[in-house]
Amino acid sequence: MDGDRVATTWRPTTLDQVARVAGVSRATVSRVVNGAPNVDPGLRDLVRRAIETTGYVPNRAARSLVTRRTGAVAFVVSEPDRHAEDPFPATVFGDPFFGRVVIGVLDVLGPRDVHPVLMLVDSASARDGLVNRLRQDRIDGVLLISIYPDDTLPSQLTSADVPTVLFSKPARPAPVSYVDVAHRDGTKLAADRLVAISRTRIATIAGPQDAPAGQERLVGFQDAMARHGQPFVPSVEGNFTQRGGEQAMARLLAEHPDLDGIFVANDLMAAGAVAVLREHGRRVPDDVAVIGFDDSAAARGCRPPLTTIRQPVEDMAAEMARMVLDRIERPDQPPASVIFEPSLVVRGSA
Amino acid sequence: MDGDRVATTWRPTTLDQVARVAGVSRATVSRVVNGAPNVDPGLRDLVRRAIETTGYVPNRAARSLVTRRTGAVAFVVSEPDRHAEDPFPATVFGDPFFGRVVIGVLDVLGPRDVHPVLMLVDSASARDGLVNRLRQDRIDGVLLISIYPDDTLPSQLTSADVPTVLFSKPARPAPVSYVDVAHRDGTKLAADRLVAISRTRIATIAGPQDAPAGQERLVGFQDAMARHGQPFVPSVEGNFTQRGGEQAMARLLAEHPDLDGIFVANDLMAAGAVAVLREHGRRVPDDVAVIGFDDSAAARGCRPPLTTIRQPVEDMAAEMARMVLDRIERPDQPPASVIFEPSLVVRGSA
DNA sequence: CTGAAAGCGCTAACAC
DNA sequence: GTGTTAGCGCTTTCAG
Repeated sequence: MDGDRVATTWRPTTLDQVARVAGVSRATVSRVVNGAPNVDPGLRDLVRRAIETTGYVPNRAARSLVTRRTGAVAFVVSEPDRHAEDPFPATVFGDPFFGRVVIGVLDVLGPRDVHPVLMLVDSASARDGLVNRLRQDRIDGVLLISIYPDDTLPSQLTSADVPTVLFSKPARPAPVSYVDVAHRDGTKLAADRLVAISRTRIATIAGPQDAPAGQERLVGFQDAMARHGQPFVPSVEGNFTQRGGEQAMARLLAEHPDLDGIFVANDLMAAGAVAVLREHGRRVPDDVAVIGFDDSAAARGCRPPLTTIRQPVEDMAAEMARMVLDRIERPDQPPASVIFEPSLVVRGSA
Repeated sequence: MDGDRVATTWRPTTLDQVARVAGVSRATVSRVVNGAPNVDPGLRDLVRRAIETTGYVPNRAARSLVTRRTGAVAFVVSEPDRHAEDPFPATVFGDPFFGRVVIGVLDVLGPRDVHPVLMLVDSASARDGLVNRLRQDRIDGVLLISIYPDDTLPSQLTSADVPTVLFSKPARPAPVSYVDVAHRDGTKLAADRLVAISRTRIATIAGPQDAPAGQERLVGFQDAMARHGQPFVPSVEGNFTQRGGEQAMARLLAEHPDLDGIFVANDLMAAGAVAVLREHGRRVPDDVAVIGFDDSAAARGCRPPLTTIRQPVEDMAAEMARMVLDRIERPDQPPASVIFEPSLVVRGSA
């Protein structure tokens, strides 16, 4: 093994060398490596053995050059422009949600030997340059997480014929594939639960209304409550951060001091809401029941632990990865969407 | 622009075409593209214009093939083996810390146009296969986050001459570069603070003792307290998770009901400790002062917000990226380490 | 079923 | 300075 460490530059084994060792042509080795059907079993074994002994692994660059495929997909996070004064802003990356997506993606991409390449797009120029860059790098497909309401990336990518799948429905309608959760089913679960535990003065903290998730979780909850006979649901808009949840809760409490149940559009805000509630002397869930959304780490960490609507993020991410792979295989398929069912997770807060 | 969308397969512009348009040779175009010094300014402009009009972008695969460089670094997360029963285990990815590292890394890699490729290594076979894979994939360097105490990856990588930089000192000593925080300076800040606010019955919740960070934060704190005249510090070991913090706190409280100050080796555990403290009727910080470590999202989210030792994760990650770039440039440099100074962030808990 | 040969798009000697 | 010429390691017709 130490023979590797010689003075002359070490070079990885090539197809050619394997061919020489096996006593066949490069073409045959290539066929074996790529699992072509029509190869003599005897030669196949011979080649396999040669590959084994030489420790051969195909060179991706060379392969990409001819196949025009890299076996790499971009994992793009698209965010609003970054401002100079805040060098390291809180972004999706800071959200525990991001890690869950990564896990799901890696789980299907890893075994198939395709690598996710991380890219952050947080400026107009980066947005415009992305398509070109992807082309340059011969990236096969894109997994896009966009938290920028006016994002033009989804349409840019599809019109450039780059196989793309989004996590969440795009804010601006575009003919692009995506995975998402059935937000409205989730809000119904929340409403039902609140009613089931006899809450009658119910309010909600909504997410940003320029994001589809924010909208649907608000409208869906309102509709569900209407079906329970409560036509009007007091609501305040938050920005999906813990701090936003705190502020929203404070306002809501000032306007409706007697509320006894609240649905919060995500766990981070719910955690903030719980904290404010307690500071104002309300017991959770006794005085006020709280239900969040996502089932993120924040939900377990909260005191009391949050009853919440679980979004199967890892599964969604895995499906997203499967979808790009599929679109790379068959580029002419029309856009597809896969919607996951959320579920109620009962913990201490409601 | 719509001329692109023709029926025949569209092919990106090549160096050759640019050369033809500019009326020069491929070599000249290549020189211009790569900023070679010795090119006639007139031709240079001519070529630039041709590049402009053709929308040429170099093909990385082709370039890699000859330069033996990909402009890609692996961002490897190495974890203990994953068990079949838990398909999506809580991992570093779930930790908000991971996102901060990503931000820092992207911040230096992005502008220089080198891509981080995400890889997860969570099995013995993956560990063994990694080196070969990296070599043959022509990955230029590795950014390694290892949370596996017995990890052999650091030494494997360095002995394979793969430019590598770790986040945190390796658990097993190895001649490898890394960035880290001065844990002991941090623990001293914590001890000083606790003493400064007149705490006299001080304990600590330590991290896992098979991780250098866990050890140093324990020993460092003990030493600092010794310098303040307290020779023995009651301690319980936790596993760096919130749940671990809760359990450790409960034990500590049972054994030392009168403690009035505690240093916890990370924020997640500190958050758990605070929760338990309050459940046991202790006010924070009035009855018991709590200081965490990291200044992670958990610190701000906690009630009261955690006084903590800040670790400049984004800066550390950025430096790590710079270091790997540097080692790629000069492979023969001896291993280097850059240690960052932590700082005390005073919030509500101490 | 197998081998020979022609590139994929680019860089790097090496001549001019 | 600039062009010519070899490849980098692989896949893929096309003969045989």
